[in-house]
This record gives sequence, structure tokens and C-alpha cells, in this order.
Amino acid sequence: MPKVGEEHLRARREEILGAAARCFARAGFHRTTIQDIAAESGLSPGLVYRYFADKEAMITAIAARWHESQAGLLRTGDAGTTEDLVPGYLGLLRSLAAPAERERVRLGVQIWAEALRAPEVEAVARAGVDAPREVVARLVRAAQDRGELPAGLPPDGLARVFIAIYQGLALQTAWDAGLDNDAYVRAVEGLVSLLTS
Amino acid sequence: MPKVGEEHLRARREEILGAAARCFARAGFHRTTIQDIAAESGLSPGLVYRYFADKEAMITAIAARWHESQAGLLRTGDAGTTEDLVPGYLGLLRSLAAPAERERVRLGVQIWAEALRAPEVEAVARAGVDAPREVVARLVRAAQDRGELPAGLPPDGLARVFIAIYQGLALQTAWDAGLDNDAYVRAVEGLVSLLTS
Amino acid sequence: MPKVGEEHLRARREEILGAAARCFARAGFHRTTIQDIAAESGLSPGLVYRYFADKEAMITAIAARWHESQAGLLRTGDAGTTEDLVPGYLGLLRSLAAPAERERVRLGVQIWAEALRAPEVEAVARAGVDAPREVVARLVRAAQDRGELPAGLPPDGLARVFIAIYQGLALQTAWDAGLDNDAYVRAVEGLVSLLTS
Amino acid sequence: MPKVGEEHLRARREEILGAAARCFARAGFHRTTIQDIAAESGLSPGLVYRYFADKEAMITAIAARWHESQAGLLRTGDAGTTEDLVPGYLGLLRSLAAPAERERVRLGVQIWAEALRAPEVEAVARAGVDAPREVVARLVRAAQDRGELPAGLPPDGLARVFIAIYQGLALQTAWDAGLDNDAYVRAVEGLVSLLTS
DNA sequence: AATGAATGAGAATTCATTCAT
DNA sequence: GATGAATGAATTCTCATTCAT
Repeated sequence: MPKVGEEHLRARREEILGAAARCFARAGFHRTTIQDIAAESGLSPGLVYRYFADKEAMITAIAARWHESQAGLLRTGDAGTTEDLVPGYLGLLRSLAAPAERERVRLGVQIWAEALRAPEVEAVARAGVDAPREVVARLVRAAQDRGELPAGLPPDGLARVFIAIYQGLALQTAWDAGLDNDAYVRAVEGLVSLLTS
Repeated sequence: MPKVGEEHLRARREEILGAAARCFARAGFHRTTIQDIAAESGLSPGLVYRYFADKEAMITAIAARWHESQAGLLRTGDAGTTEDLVPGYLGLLRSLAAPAERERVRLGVQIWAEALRAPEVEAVARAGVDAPREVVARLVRAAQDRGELPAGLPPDGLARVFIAIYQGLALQTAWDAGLDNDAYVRAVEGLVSLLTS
Repeated sequence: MPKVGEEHLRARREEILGAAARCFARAGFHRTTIQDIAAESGLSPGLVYRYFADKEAMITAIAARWHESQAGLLRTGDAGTTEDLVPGYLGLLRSLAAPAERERVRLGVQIWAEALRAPEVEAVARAGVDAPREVVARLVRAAQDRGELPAGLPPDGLARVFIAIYQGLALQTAWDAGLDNDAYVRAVEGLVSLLTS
Repeated sequence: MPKVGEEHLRARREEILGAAARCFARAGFHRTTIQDIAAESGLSPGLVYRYFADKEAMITAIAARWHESQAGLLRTGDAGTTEDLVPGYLGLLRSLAAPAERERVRLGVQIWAEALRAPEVEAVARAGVDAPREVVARLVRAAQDRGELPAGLPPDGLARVFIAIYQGLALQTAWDAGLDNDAYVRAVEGLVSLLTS
């Protein structure tokens, strides 16, 4: 009986998504064929379609997976006070330099572009930005109330700026893996310490 | 005699690129067909190939054109002192909210992703970032020498951060044309004034 | 002991054929997948192949089954004299209007078309027409001998005409379940009574 | 300039439809591939799609074409009085035996089956039956008024019976090109002369 | 016997590119 | 130069059939 457990199904799905992520990171969504993904995952093309309705669905799943893991990274630094937040954020920026993150970073940029055309991907991308933005904005407001941050700064705008600093670094890293991540992070650190002093 | 031909050639090329830019911004590089571009420009598909070797060449040309116009925007605020630079930079951020910029912004995001796969596009994109980065880094260094900026900050890193703040806003604007550009710019303004005070 | 196996085998086969008939009547031979038939019969796709060599074999079996049940209907009115035959024939025409016959009628039209390409189906279809044709022709000849039918009519041709009148009604009913079956049968009745008077 | 006249377009379309008709008559709609049609018409697969949106559209066009030519045949015998109609009808029946009609007849049967699944084909098939039915019914009514046909027969039913006699002969001819068309027609002739005497 | 996951050949369709006119 | 018809390779997706369990 090839009846297979729930977890096997899930594992298979992950296997395919992993292969797809590697292909997509390497060649982009549109230059990657289903055959490529099948070959990369060691499966047959037909089988891929038992797990995903079509290529579009795979792209959406990849985007969702990407933002989930992103959310996981964010939660690491998700304490509650600004002081705890800052080291987490800087760590997040530093992590972009890790060679293991190369695939993720490249994938992220492709997803950003894809979000402009695929509404499902857009929804996922937007949610992936909105959630942390709201968290950060709330923390900024709290810090302003405590007098730890200048009162004049719009919390939402500031949150967006910090997200942009992350996005821009990701983009620049995707283009040039050898960029000086440390100089970047130190510049950000300097800015933040000006803010909180 | 060859002058006219040259001019005409150039004009035609621009015409086609304009049509291509509209198509690409709308549907992305890979969902846009040569037939779409021909239709949008009012020419025949065959004629497009007299001006561009292939689709790849059109994408590269679009990317180059994009970074050229970007450079043009940057030059506006390219005075020499930090004080002149800041209003220009803030103006640049504000300009992203203009409806007329919508196409440019969307196109930019697509180019960022394309740069990951097409070396020619990557070269163009990298140059488009490196040039302003060096300009800004030089200005930062000068300002640090004059004591107008804290000495501890790595000029290159700081330049990258400002570029990231632009890129991230562009990305967020591409996704959501209705975002609060003003709040963003005020947050950046706050950061900058902390820096320069 | 083999009796039970035999019975079971036959029953299973019938079960599958019933499911296949429903699917085929609904969607045609070529738009119906083995998976559809498996789902409709509550079995697994693999199991279907223990009872039929391939899809072709199922279609042939369906055609055979159809003509068998058709033969059963014909036998009802298969007495021996023309007088007994006529009510049976008219009853057969009337039966086409029954909602329960809808599936059979639709299936029949599909089989007619399939017979043009599959020699096995053709053989079955031809036999299904030839047998009643010969019966009717024989009866016509007998009636002509008894002087109950005009002598000049070719018995075989007339038999074919009556078959055509059935086939055509079946076809028209398959297209439009709401057609006026009664008017049709009364017209046929009129024709027949002219013949036999 | 490969700009091509309207008539060339039309001719090309007819060319493709002709090739498709041959393929469809031979192998049925679903065993015929677009490649087959392209090969049969001496064109490339891609070109077929400049003339037809998809395979479905080709099938519908084939069905429409079939019924148009059918209507042409009918008009031949479309005089106005029953007396003129009868020879035309008998001629129509006889024409089914012509070898040149073999393709048409086989195609017709496939269309009948296809009409059960494709609404567009159904509409075409229904119109192809309804129009002559109404014509015949009107003529029957007129003949009844003139006392040339028995008054008791339902005109519409009788018209359907004559259509069925045609359809059934077509079907039987499709299966067996060698059937005795003459015997069939003489039987019909006998029936008709009983009716009108 | 039974399952249903897995296979992979095959079919429809698209579209970059060419080329006859 | 210009056209747009024509090409055909490439790609997505389906589904009959097999096979490990």
C-alpha cells in the first residue's frame, strides 16, 4: 500500500518547494521550467502537479514560505522594548551577509518583482511588510511616550524607513555578495544611536 | 545625410523603448511579448528587430535608460555641499509619490530582479548604484572633515544606507501607491537632521 | 470456490462499467479519465486495470453492454407476427422519452461515433444493427407473403428505414430531451398503418 | 510585403478547415492533433492558431461548415410544393452513397456526438435540424390543407421522421459504405407514395 | 487483492525570431 | 526600409498506465 502519511505529503511538498526555491533563486521564476524543478527534486514533472495546481501556485507558495521564514527571523528580535529590538534588527541586517542567506536574498528580490503582477504574491508580500511595520511603529510610539525617541518623528514613517534599510541592504547584497556589510551595519548603528540618545 | 538617418534611428529607438517601458511596467519583462511592444509602438514586430538584436537587448536598453534618467534625477540635487544635497535627496524621495513616476518605479523593481540573471542588466544596475554611492560617500567624507557629520560613521556604509532608504521607498511605493510618502520623508528628514546637528 | 470468484469478478466488472457509463454519458469517452471512472465507482485507478486491459477495452465493453441491453429491449416486442411487432416498436420509440433512458441515449450517440474509429466498437455496433434488421426483414417478407404488406417494398431496405426512424429519434432526443415524442410516434404510427392497411 | 488580401485569408482558413475535416473524418476530433492538421494542410502548427483560437474553435467551425453545406444540399430540393420536395429528398438520400460523401457522412456522425458536450456545436447542430424541420412541417401542413396528405398526421412529428430517415441512413452509411442504398431509397419511396396517394 | 503515488510520453499552445515580398 | 505571415522550438499541463508496498 503506497498510502502515505500526512507528514510524508508535507515533506514531499517541502522537498519540491526547496528544489523550486533553488531553481528560482538561480534562474528566476520565468526561466525556470517545471522540468527543471522536477529534475532538481529528483521527481517526475507529473508528480509536481499532485502538489501544486500550476506553476503560479508554486510561485505563490514560495513567496508565502519566504515571508514565513522572514517572520521567523523577525520574531527572534521581537522583545518588546526598543533596547531589545535594536540588537535584533542589527543582527538581521548582519545575517544578510551569510553565504547561506544568498539564496533567500535572491529569492526575495524576485518575489518583490513578482508581487507587481501576481495579486496572490502581492498579498503575501504586503502582509510580510505590514506586520513588522505595525510592530515597529507600536514600539516607536511606546519609546516616544517614554521619551526615548524624539516625539516629532512619525512612527509609521520611521518603521517604513527601517524596513527600507533592510530591503535596500538585501537588494544590494543580492547584487553584490561581497559588499561591506559591516560598514553598512555600523552606519545604521550610528544612526540608531543618534536617535536613541 | 547620415545625420538625419542617425537622428531618425535614435528617435525610433526611443519610441520603441518608450512603448516597451510601458509594457514592461504593466506586465513585467516575461509576460510582455514582442508583439505587445510592436502593437504599443504602432510598428510591426519585424521592424523592432531592426533596432534591437533581440528581446534581451531591449531589456538591457530599458535598464540602461532607466538608470540614465535616474542619474539625471540625482544630478539635480548634486551640488557639492551636504546642505544642498539634503533637500535634493528629500525631493527625490518625495518625487516617488508622483503618479507620473508610477511606471518608472514599477520598472525599477523589475530591473532589480532582472539584474540577478542578466549580467548586462546587472552591470547597468550596479553602475547605477555605485556612481551615486561614491558621490555621496565623498560628500560625507568632506562633511566629516568639516565636522558637519559625526566622524565615526563609515562614509560608504552611510551612502549605502541612504540609497537603501530610496530603494526601499521605491519598492514600497511600487506595491502600494497610496502609502504615506510624507510621513516617510519626515522620518528621513528627522534622521538627517539628527545627523547634521 | 471459483464460482464465487467468478461471480465477484463479474459483479465488479459490472460495477465499473456502470460507473464508466455514467461518466461517458456525461462527458464523452475522451473527456472522461480513468481517474473519473475510479472515483465514480469508488475504486482505485489501479484496480480498474485488473478488470480491463485498458481504456479502449472499457469502451468496447460499454458498447457491447449497450447493444446487449438494446437487444433486450428489442426482444420484448419480438413475437413473430407483424401485428405484435408494431406495438413493440412503437413502445420502443416511446421509451426513448423516459428520463431514465437519457443516459442510454446519450451513450448510444457516442458509441455511434466511436464505431467509426475503433474496429471492435464498429463490430459491436454493426452486429447490434444487423441482428434486428434481419429479424425485421424476415418478418416483412413473411407479411408480404401473407399479403399484409405491399409486395414491392425491399424488405431489407424497409427494415433499415425502421431502424433509422429509431436511430434518428434517439439522436434528436439526445440533443433535445424535451422534444415532442408523442407527435413523432403518432406520425410513425400513421405511416405504419398506411403500410399495413 | 506579405500583406495578404482578405480572400487569401479566407482561402487559408478554408484550407485549414479542409485539412481538419479530412483528419477529423479519419480519426475523430480527439485523436486528431493540431500537428496532424498542420501536417495535412502543409502549414506549421503555430500558423493554425492565427486562424483559430484553439482546437475547440476549429471543431465548432467544422460543425458550422458541415451544417452550411448541408443546408446547401437541402436548398436544392427546396421548391415549395410537396411534389417537388419528394424527388429532392430522395436525391438527398441517394447522394449519401456517393464515395465523395463518405468524409462528410463520417464527419456528421462525429459532430452529432460532439454536440452532446460542446454547447457551441450543439447550437449549430440544433439549428441545422430545426430549420429543415420547420420547412418540411410547413410543407406538410400545406399539403394536408390541399388534401394531398392525410390530415391526422402531426406535421412536426412527420418532419422529424423524415429527418430521422436521413440521419439513420447517414449513420448506417458511415458504418457500412457498401450498404444497399437503392433498396433503402426504394423503401422510402414506397412509404412516401403510400402517404401521398 | 488493493492502493494511490509515481511515471513520462504526448498534446495544446505560445511567442521570439525569420523571411518572402 | 517595412510588413506581418510564417515558423518551430519550447513550455505547461494531462492522463493512461505501472508498480512498490
